[in-house]
Amino acid sequence: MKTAPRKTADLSAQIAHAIRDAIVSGELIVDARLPSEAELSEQFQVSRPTVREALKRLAAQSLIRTQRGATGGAFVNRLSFEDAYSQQITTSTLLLSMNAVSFDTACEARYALERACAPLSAQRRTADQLATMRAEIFRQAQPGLTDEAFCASDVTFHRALVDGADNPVLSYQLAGAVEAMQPLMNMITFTARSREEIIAMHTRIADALEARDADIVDTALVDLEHYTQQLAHDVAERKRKPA
Amino acid sequence: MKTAPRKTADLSAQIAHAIRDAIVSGELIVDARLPSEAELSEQFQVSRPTVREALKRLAAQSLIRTQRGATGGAFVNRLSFEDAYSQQITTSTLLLSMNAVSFDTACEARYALERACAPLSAQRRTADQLATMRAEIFRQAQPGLTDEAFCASDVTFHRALVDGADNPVLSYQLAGAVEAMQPLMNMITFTARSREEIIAMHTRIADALEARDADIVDTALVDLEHYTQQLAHDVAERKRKPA
DNA sequence: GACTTTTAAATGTCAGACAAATAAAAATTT
DNA sequence: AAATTTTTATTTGTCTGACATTTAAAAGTC
Repeated sequence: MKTAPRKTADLSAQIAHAIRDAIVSGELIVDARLPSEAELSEQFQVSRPTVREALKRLAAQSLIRTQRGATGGAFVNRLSFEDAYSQQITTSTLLLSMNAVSFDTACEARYALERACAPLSAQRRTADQLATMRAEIFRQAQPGLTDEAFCASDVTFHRALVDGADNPVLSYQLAGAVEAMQPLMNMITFTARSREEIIAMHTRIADALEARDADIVDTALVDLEHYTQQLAHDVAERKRKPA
Repeated sequence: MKTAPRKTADLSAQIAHAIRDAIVSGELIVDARLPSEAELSEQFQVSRPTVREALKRLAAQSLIRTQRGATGGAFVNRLSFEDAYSQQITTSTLLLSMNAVSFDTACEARYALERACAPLSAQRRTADQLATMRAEIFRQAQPGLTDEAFCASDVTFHRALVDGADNPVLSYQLAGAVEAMQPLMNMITFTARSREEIIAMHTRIADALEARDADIVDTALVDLEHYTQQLAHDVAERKRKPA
């Protein structure tokens, strides 16, 4: 943990960076206890509030956790896949909402990623995951289902597909992308889409996964992508000429 | 921006959450100025240091930026793709180093993702991107190249492939994954690998992209994955029986 | 009108204090 | 001696008040 300063940034940012480097480099390992705030302020020659601002920055990234009391302090946090998920979902969601990403672009990315894990999922999906997908398809067919619940079920369905690849790294990367983009898509295609058609494609996917046929899963995902794109275009068209 | 408290977390965490919600929900739009720290401490009925800790949390996630001076303050930040990249790289790197992810798993995920954008890249790669890849291949063939420089060149090469898909969302998702995993892979396969073989496969990929032949790109990536996996197993084997 | 100076507002930083939680040590009781 | 209770020390959480620094606008000057 060096005291090397960096450009003319906030002291708290510099200190946060120094500690982050120490964590990334392995100088501070998981569950290691950082020096107390008083000691850190001594080491870095800054006041305690400044040290605290630095620690809050790290806490916001789930890099450390803090505990009060006699044996308390700040500890290097083991970054869990779940923490990483939720961070990625927040980041992706904001990225999409703030940067005027076209629907086509987002949709293309989402299905490209999902198709990447389809072959693995066809090989490895468990009976449980298949059952989850079937259950969600059943739920989607219920007449009284609200649009929100249909969307949530859609996310769960695709999440099960992704998890079927049995690769936590892939799940982490994809679930974030899918969950961030699904609401965006649902928002746009809410009004126009036909639940029957979507359910039919979901069923094709589930059937193909059951048969462990990667090609059919891929084809069905391509069809689903095209259908979604078509919907978006129809909606845009309708807005232009509302009559 | 509500004052609704949440469980028994830090006040600064609660406040950060409240402001984050306001940003995500669109209540605070990009470039909107937050109330001053004094006003926020009035609104939330806490002291200024507590407000500041909350703001630092948000700053750590690139959700806000601050400016000093008369017309200064905290402003909602437009989350750029670059910001999102660097955050994802940090997160992914730590996730891998802290969770004992097997080499096979990381490798599989990395190539699955890269293969997802290969077809798009074959369609859309620009002459520039192709030139970048050729240049990196040339660099990789230089005899005096250090291992570190070879790795960096490798990352640049694959980054160009990913960018060839011309989809910023895909680039964001994949570049993060590739950059986070590449060092891990290089670390393991440093000693054993043959630069000639890797260069040969890179050349195949570049040739196929030039010819816009997605299938050959895919095959070459599969081969590269298998080669990398084989290397890792050889290295592990050698460690077990060092004689 | 152009330039300089002043001023006000905002963040950045500091110092010192107290509250609250927590575990270990000490004291007390059984 | 063992169990329980009390005390104590340590550490984070929070507050108050102050000063430094930066910055743009307002005021003043030529």
